Amino acid sequence: MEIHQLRYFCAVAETSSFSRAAVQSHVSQPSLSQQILKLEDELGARLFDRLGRSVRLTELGKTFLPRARAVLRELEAAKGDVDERKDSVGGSICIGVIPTIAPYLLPPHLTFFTRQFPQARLAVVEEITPVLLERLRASSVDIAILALPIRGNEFETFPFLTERLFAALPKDHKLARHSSLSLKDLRAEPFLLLRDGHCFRDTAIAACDRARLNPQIIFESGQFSSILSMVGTGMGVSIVPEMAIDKRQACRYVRIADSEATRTIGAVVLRGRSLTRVQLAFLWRLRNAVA
Amino acid sequence: MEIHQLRYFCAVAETSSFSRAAVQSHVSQPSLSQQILKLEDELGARLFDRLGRSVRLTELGKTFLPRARAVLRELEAAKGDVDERKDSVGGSICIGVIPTIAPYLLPPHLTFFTRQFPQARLAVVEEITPVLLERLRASSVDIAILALPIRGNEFETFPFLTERLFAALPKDHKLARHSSLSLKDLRAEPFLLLRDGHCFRDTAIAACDRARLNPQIIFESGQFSSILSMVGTGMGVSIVPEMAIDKRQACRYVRIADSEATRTIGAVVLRGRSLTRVQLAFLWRLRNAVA
DNA sequence: TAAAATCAATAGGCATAGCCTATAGCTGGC
DNA sequence: GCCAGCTATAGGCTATGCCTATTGATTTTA
Repeated sequence: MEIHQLRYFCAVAETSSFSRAAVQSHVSQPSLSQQILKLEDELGARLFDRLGRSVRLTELGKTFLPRARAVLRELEAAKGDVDERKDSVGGSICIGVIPTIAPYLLPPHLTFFTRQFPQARLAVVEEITPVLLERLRASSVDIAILALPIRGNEFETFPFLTERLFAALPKDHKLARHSSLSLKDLRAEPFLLLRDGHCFRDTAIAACDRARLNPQIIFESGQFSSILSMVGTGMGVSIVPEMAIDKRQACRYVRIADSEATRTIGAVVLRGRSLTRVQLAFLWRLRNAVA
Repeated sequence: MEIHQLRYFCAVAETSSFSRAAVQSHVSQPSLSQQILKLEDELGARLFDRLGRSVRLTELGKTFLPRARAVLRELEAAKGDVDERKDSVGGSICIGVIPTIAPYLLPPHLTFFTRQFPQARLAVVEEITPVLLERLRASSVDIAILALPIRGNEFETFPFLTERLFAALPKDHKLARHSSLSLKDLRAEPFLLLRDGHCFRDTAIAACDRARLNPQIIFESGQFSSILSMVGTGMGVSIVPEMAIDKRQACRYVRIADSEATRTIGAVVLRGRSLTRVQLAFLWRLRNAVA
């Protein structure tokens, strides 16, 4: 049983004529005849009485007509549903972001987004990188904002921001007034760093490694604000990305001049996933807002 | 959008794999792939995310799945409905019958029928021949039981009974004791006949014509019982078909020996109409009960 | 009453569309 | 880095739906 057969059937039922139904359906009368015959054949019963002058539904045809119409109605509904949703700016979107980015970069994007797409349901997940990657794989997060690079080519990355790293020093530190420094200058200092698991800890340590520096870590935390207030007390020094600089804290921030002392941030999506209109819009916003 | 595409789509959604869906649908994997692509093309949007190892529904696919299932469900319902009804012994049947047959021939058939097909809704219409023919044309009567022949080859006739005609005479009539008579013998008698419109009136008059007899009609009625009771009073004579013979009336019935003094009764249906199972059964019953 | 018209069914030819096998291209696991 | 598994593509084949022309039956018109 095929869709067009049902269409033809309904047309004949409406017009009480094969010829008129054929015109209405934009096919030749013999084609339509054949398809009706085929349909009747498959059902094993006549749907129409051919009475020479006119055509009339059989009892069975009368019961079949509403059912055929129901099928076509459902089909149109399905089509319409897709048409409506495929270009809609509705739907839900779940953004994943790591803790060392979330409080600094996200808020302006979020307010912009909720204003631009009020119909979309937005959710934000703040987790460390491996958790976010797993949630990308499971599609429970649509777009993740992470420090690049990441491993695994099942992901597609869109870098959109590279920022310098800064040393956070107590106000009275001897280097606090410099406009820049090298990590080597911090060789003797005790370090306060993010806890293990936070990717920026690895970024910082990697930068130290390149400077042949093996930092002595005396404090670990899950957030920069704790670390910076500790630094403010003179407990030691730390490394922070540019966006984490918080002038309210009693610290001085000095640019680290080492060549690769940077962090690149990008959006990450699961390779091959088709994104909704809203998700694409969010990606665009990220890339263009900074550039 | 075609039925098989929806089937394939559901199969892929269920199995999360084009290959498994192909096996389940008994087609090759490339064929299924093509059809899914075609469907997506027509809808103008992806339904699946191809993620290398596995396949997952897109947001749009998730909303499309229940709609596709609804279409297929409606389709199965339609098919099942037809299968159920096409061979069912239910449904309605409307029998038309002329007044000069109804009271004599129909009752036994009706009781048999209602016993045999208790689920069928039976209706009987008692009308004169032209009315019944019109109702056959309009399909408001399915089978008519009439005196044959009838004009118009839009009808199909099934003769099943030929009966002799009898003269109805007062008990003391001079011919009342004869075993047969010729219409010519009634030349002098006043006639009581059915009203104009009843076909048996024409049958009787035609028989008279053949006997070169021009009957003098002194009473007309719509039913034999009135005529026979009048005949019983000695008012005149009449002609009745064999089945109308009523021994309770004060008449004698003498077989009319004229060669064509008969009435043939048959079932009539609209040519080309498809009959339901019950209607066919009723036709069979008529033909076989008498033979 | 005969000719013309109408309508569905049939016949025959053609093009498309779906299916197949073989293979490419890619990913993930060993 | 090779192998296994999966989907997409290519090429060929067949079936099927569509077309035009025609038949056959019936109805309307002249």
